Amino acid sequence: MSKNLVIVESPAKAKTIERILGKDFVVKSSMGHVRDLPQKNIGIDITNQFEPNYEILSNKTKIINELKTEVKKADTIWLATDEDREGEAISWHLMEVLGIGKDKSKRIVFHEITQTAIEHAIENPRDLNIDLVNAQQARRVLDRLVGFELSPLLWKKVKPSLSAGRVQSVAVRLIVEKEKEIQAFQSTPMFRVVATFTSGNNIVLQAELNTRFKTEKEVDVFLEKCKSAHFTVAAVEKQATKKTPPPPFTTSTLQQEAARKLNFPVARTMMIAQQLYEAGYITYMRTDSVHLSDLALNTAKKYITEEYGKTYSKTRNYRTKSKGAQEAHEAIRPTYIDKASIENGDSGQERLYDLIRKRTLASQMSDAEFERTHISIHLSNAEEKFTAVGEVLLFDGFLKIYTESKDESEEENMLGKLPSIHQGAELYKQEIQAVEKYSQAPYRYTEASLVRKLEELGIGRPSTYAPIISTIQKRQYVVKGNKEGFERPYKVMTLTSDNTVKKTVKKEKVGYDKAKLMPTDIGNIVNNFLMEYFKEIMNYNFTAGVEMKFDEIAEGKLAWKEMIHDFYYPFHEKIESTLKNSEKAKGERLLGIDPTSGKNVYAKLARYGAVVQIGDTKTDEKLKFSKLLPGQSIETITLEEALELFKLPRTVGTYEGDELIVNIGPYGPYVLYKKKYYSVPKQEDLFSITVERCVEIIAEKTKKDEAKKPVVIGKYKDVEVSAAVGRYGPYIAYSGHFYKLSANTIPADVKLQDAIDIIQQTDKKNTVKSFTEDKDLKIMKAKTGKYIAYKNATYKIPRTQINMDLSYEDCMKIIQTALQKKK
DNA sequence: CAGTGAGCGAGCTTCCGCTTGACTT
Repeated sequence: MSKNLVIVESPAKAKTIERILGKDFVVKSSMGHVRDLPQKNIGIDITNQFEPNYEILSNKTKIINELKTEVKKADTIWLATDEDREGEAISWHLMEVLGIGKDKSKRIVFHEITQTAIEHAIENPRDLNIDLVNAQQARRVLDRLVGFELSPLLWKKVKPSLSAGRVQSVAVRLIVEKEKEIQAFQSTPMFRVVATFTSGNNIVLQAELNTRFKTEKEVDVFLEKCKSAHFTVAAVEKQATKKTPPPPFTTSTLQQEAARKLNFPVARTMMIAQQLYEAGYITYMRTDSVHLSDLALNTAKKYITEEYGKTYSKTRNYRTKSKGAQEAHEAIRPTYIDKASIENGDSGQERLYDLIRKRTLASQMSDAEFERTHISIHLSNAEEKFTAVGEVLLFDGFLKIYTESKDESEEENMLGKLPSIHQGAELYKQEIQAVEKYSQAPYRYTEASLVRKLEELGIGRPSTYAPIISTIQKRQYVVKGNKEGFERPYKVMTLTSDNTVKKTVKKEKVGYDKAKLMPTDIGNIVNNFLMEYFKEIMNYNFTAGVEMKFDEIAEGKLAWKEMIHDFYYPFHEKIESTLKNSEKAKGERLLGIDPTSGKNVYAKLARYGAVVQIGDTKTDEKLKFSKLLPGQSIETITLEEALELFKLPRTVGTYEGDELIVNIGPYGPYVLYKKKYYSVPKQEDLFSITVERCVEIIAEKTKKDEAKKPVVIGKYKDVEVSAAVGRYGPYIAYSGHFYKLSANTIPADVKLQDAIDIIQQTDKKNTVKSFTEDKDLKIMKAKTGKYIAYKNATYKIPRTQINMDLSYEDCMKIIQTALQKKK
C-alpha cells in the first residue's frame, strides 16, 4: 500500500485529520510559515527585479527536518494548507524547501474537518496556484520594502528604534486623528423637552418634544405657551418591526463582543479562544468568515427545535462581506453545538465558550418580533409636537438566548410599553421639563473598536489584530489609559401642573474615559512626520488599493514584480528626498514668551522624552529644561503650565529635620526624602502638595515594600518555606522551586499548612514519573520542560533525553554527571 | 537612568502574516 503524507498548518488540525484518514496517511503540521525574508536585513535583491531571498525560519528547522524524513517515506505528499494567499504560499515554500515536485505532490483544500469534506478533497486535488503564491510574494515584499525603508528614515529623523509599516502606521493615525477630533470638538448645549401627561383612568404617558431649543429664552417662550395649551392625541400608529440576529463570530466580532460583555482585552480573548480550540471545543479562532458548515447548520437546527420548539428555528446562511476576506475557515462556533458547557475549564474559558455558543445558536434562530407604537401629541397653540414611542415584544425569537451588546457610540434608548390610548383623547400636563444636553464629543477607540475600524478599512488580518494593538503600544505610539472627567453644570427648567416654572442648575460628570487608546507625544510626532511626507501610505485606502492589485496578480493578470516595480521607485525616491530635505522632527512647539527672562518657551521631544525649554537652542548659552508631568503632552501643554514646571524641584518642607523635595524624574514625579525616592501618584499636584501628604506617600510605599519582602513561613520536611512577591506576582519559594499564589495574596498572611497544600498539590500535578527504587526521586514537568527532583535539589534533563522514558538508573546517572560538573 | 538636552558616530533598531510554545518570579 502506498504511503501518504498530509501537511497542514496547525497541529490541532493534524491530529483530527489523522484520525479521520486512518493508517495509510501520516498527517504533519508546518506550524504556519516555514520560510520568510531574513530578519536582519531587507532580503530583497532590488536591482535583480526584487528577487526575494528567503530563509528557513530559525524556529522551524526542526519541523523541516522532521518533514524531510517523512517526505522520504511517502509516495504522495498532500499539501493541505489553508485556501488563501498565505496558505498557498506556505505550500509553495514547503515544495521548495522539501524538494518535492509536481509529480510527487498534490494540493488539496477543505473548509471543514469532516470525513466527507476531507475525502472529497482527496478525490479532487489540484495543482498549486502559482498566481496566488505570487500575490502573497507581492504582499510580503511590499510590506518589507515599506517597513524597512520607512523605519530607518524615522531613526534618523525622529528617534532610534521606531517603526513604521503599512498597517501599524495607519492604526496609529486613526488614534491620533480621533484625539484631534476630540480636542477640536466644541460641545454645544441644546434643551431637550420631555413631558409627562395624564389622562382619565390614571393613564400616565411620557413623550418627547420633536424639536430641541438652542437657548433658554426659546424654552421660556415654549413653556409659556404650554401653560395655556390643550394637549390632544393626534395620531396613534402601530407598526410591526423585527430584529434579526447577528451573524456568528469572526475573529474581529468575537474580540469586540468579548470586550463589551466580558471586559476582555483582545489578547486575552485570543489566548482563551486558542485554549478552547486546542481542547476541541470550538472551531478555528482566526477567521474572517461568517460561513457555517452544513453539518453545523443541521445540528443547530435540530438542537433549537428540540430545545425551544420549531418556531424558534430559522436556518440562515451567512455570506462574508468584509473587505479583503479570504474565507479559508468557518465562522467561530462550538464544534458540538449541543454541548452546553465545557469541562474542567476556568471561568474565562467557560464564559467565552458560552458567548460563542449562544451567538452561534442565535444566528440560527428566528427574528424577534415587536409592535412599535408612535403616539403623536399636538398642542392647541403651537407648531411643535410631542411624540411617545413604545415597543412591545411579541415574539422573542433569538433574543431568548442572546442580545448583542452595543458600543457606547451606538447605544439605543430602551423603549418601554405604552399605555393604550386612542386618537383624539385629551391629555393633561403633569410636568414639562426642559433639560440642557450637551452634544457628545467623538468616542475614543477601545482595543476592540479599533479592530472593528481596521477591519472595516480592510487593514490587517484576523491573525494580526491582537499583535497590531500590542505593537503600537510597545512602540509607545499609543497608550491604553484613563481620562479624568470633570463636572459640568446644566440647567433644568420645569413647568408643573399648577403652571409655575422652576429653574435649577444640576451637575453631571463628563469626559471620563476608561481603558481607551490615546496617542503619546512620540505617536503624534511620528504620525505628523509620516503624514507630511508619506501621505499615500498613510491613506486609509492604501491597503484597499494594493489589495486590488494583489487580486489582479492572483488572477494572473498582472506580474508581481511589475507591480512592485511601479510602487517601489517613486516610493524610494520620496525616501531619498525626505532624507535630504527634511528637518529632524521633534514636535517642537513655541508656547510663548517667558515674562521674567523675555525668552521663548518651547515644548519638544528631547533624548529622554518630552521637555519644556526656555531659550533658543542655537543662540542661547544657557537653556533651562523641565520634564513634563504625567498626562501633559507637547501637543496640548500651555505656556502657563510650562512656566509652572520650572518651579521644580520644589522643597515642600521638612519632616523630622530632613527635607522633602518633589520633582519629576525619569520614572515620573517623586518625593525625595533622606536620599530615597518615592513615586508620587499621577493625579497629585506637585505645586500644592503638603508635607503631610508626602509623609503619607512615604509611609504607604514603605508599607508596600515590607509586604513584598520574603517572609519565612516555617519548615516542611526540614526545608524552609518562604513567600514573597516577585515581578509575576506572589509566590512560595521552596527547595529551589516557585509556586504561584493567587494575585492578591500577601506573603505574611500565608499559613504554613496552606503553603504545604499548594506545594503538595502542585508537585502531584507535575509529577510525570515516580520510582519504587527510591521514593525521593521523581521526574517532574515544568512549563519549560522536564526535570529530575531528588532530595531537595533539581537536575536538568539533557535535551537529547527529554523525550525518552528514563529509568531509575538513567536518572541517577544524570544526577551524578550534574554533581560532577558542579565540582 | 534620580541626569540629560547639542553633535559626533560604532553598532544596534524595523515590516506583515501564518502558527505554537518558550520565557520566569
